[in-house]
Amino acid sequence: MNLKELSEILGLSQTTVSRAINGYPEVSEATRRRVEAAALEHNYRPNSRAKGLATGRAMVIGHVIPTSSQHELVNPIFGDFVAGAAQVYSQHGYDMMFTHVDDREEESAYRSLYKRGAVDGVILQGPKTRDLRIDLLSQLNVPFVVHGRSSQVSQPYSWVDVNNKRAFQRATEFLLHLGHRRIALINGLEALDFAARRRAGYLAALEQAGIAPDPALMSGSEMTEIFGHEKTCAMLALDNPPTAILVASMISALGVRRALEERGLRMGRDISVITHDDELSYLQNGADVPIFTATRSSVRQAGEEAAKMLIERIAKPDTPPSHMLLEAELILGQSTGPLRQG
Amino acid sequence: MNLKELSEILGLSQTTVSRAINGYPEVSEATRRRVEAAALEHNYRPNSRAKGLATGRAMVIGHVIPTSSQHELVNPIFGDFVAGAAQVYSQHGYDMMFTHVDDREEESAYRSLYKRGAVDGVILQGPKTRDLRIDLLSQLNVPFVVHGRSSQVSQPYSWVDVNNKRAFQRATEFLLHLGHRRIALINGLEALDFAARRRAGYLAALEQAGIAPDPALMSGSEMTEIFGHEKTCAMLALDNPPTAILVASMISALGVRRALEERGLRMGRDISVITHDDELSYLQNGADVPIFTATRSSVRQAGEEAAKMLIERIAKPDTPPSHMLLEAELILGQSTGPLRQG
DNA sequence: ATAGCCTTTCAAAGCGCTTTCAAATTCGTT
DNA sequence: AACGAATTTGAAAGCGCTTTGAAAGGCTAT
Repeated sequence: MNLKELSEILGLSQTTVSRAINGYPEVSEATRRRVEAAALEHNYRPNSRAKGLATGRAMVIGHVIPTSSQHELVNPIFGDFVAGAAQVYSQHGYDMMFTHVDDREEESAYRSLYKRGAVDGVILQGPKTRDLRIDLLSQLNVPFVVHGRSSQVSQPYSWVDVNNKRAFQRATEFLLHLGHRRIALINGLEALDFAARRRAGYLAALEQAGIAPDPALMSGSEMTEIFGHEKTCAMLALDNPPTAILVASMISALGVRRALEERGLRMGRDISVITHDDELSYLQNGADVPIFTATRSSVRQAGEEAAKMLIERIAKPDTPPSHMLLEAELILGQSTGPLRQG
Repeated sequence: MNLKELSEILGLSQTTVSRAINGYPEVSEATRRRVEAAALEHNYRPNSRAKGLATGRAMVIGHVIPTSSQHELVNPIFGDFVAGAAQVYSQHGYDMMFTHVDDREEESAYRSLYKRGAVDGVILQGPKTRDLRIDLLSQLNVPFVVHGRSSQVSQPYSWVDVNNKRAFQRATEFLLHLGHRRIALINGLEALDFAARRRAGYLAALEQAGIAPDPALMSGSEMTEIFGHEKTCAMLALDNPPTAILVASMISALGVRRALEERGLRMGRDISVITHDDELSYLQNGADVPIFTATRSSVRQAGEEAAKMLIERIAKPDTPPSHMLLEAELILGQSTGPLRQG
């Protein structure tokens, strides 16, 4: 059932039927109702490709998933972000498209995705500290919004980010107030901008307190449970182990907790832990009282905001870039406590 | 840059250029090279909507995410499944599209997605024991593959599934061999087929051993960490607590472990735990020696297989449905041990 | 040179929609 | 009754591609 057939059935022109369906004003109420009834009855759905070809809009938003960051697609944080975005998209009639590409071909993928008209805009995930994709997308003139920022990119672009630096600075300061001096950082991949900023916050707090950072207490990698476990084990085996640990994700924090428990250390008493909590829907930080003291910021909300911003940009491509900096809360849980003397 | 412009630049007809680009044989090698060079130089990408309109194929696979199963999109298991599928899609030139819909409109969404030509095929996720979507899709004549099965649907359809029943039956038998008699089941949502099958396996093993199932030891819900924790707490508070627990997911198992550790119980010694392990990439079951004894099956692989099967179906829509039943391994970890005499 | 056969190229129709511009109809006024 | 304005409908072009059916060009064999 296509437009032609439907209009023949109704004894109307394609023009009128098209208008009636798309809510144009120059159609009489009577015909509109007639058309709508017939469309429903015959289960007519306009072909989106034909529509897209005629209008020049795909009504699809693209997300590109590079293969190399193996865990990206699979990353639970990504999942919640996308869930938030998806909800906004569907409210505005957009679909969401994923393209999975080898990262050597990533540039080509972005170029292709937009130029071939498959999408109207793009969300850029997991920016590095100096992310070339941003230059590429601006140059291609694709409407896009970055989830996060890229510190070393100077030209303006739209982004939604959490104040990662301040969050980790505050968390570190809090641990310092509790008397801790040996504070470890188990970070995300520090090639990624958010991790670099968290590190900067951590370092800033240490410096302010006049404490020299110890490389043995700092590490960053893909945020898996295993990594949190491994690093904690390694650090606890040091001659001068940390008395507090700052962790970049709930997932890694689970590994940290496992390592601590294996050694009979109790969080909050024997050692303090603060984690970043993205408010993942299936991995909440406890029920009533939070398990972990945490810097908290909903990644799902970030997804919603980024989606809104992108849709706005698509509608008005020539507005100057917009930004949204979300502050993370520092919430008190059971995993922190004053430094125990010796 | 479109086909018309490119062909004018080359002084060729659109026909010839199109053929050269798409690798048709009736083009001389010389012109083909010339066309390819020009396409590259001018960065030409055929418009996919126009192409789709002309060929009738979208080169897109659809996944529908109902909103009600709030965690579905966000579900880490879903993420790994999709990662596997995405990889296969991209190898075959397909993109992947997600539609996020309220589940009251799910029927309409499927209908729409295919009829309006947005996708060439669909993957059905998380089937219920009696899933109406399967009837709908067959009736619409959409190529589709189900991840999992729907026990109460009798008509044939294509699926990729894990032998959930056997996996949980074996796991239960193993616990019985170790001497356990009070075995708890912390399951997924039992309206979903995979969870129902796991329960069936569990029950079959108990029955064979002549043990009457105890409703107080059985529960199913969304597989979150919190749920695993809550249920374990509740069950341990019983007059006659379980000595072994069977868990449907690593995520819930983490909650189980947390509950046990809070009470000072050690897995493998004081209480036995077996979990299902989907081999999530960022949540592995330990490094060398598995933490949990587990029924293991890669959900990522399932995604790959389902994608292959679907692409096959799209190519040959009239072949009879195919099936793939993956067996889960029972791997021995540190979380199980013989029943301790009370 | 010519016929016949490949090989290579092209013009034009068609995919299903939107949208411009023109035409037909209706209505309120005089 | 007639006119202009406002409302409602329609014919046809166009979006960028593929593909059919025809034509042109290049061979070989006579």
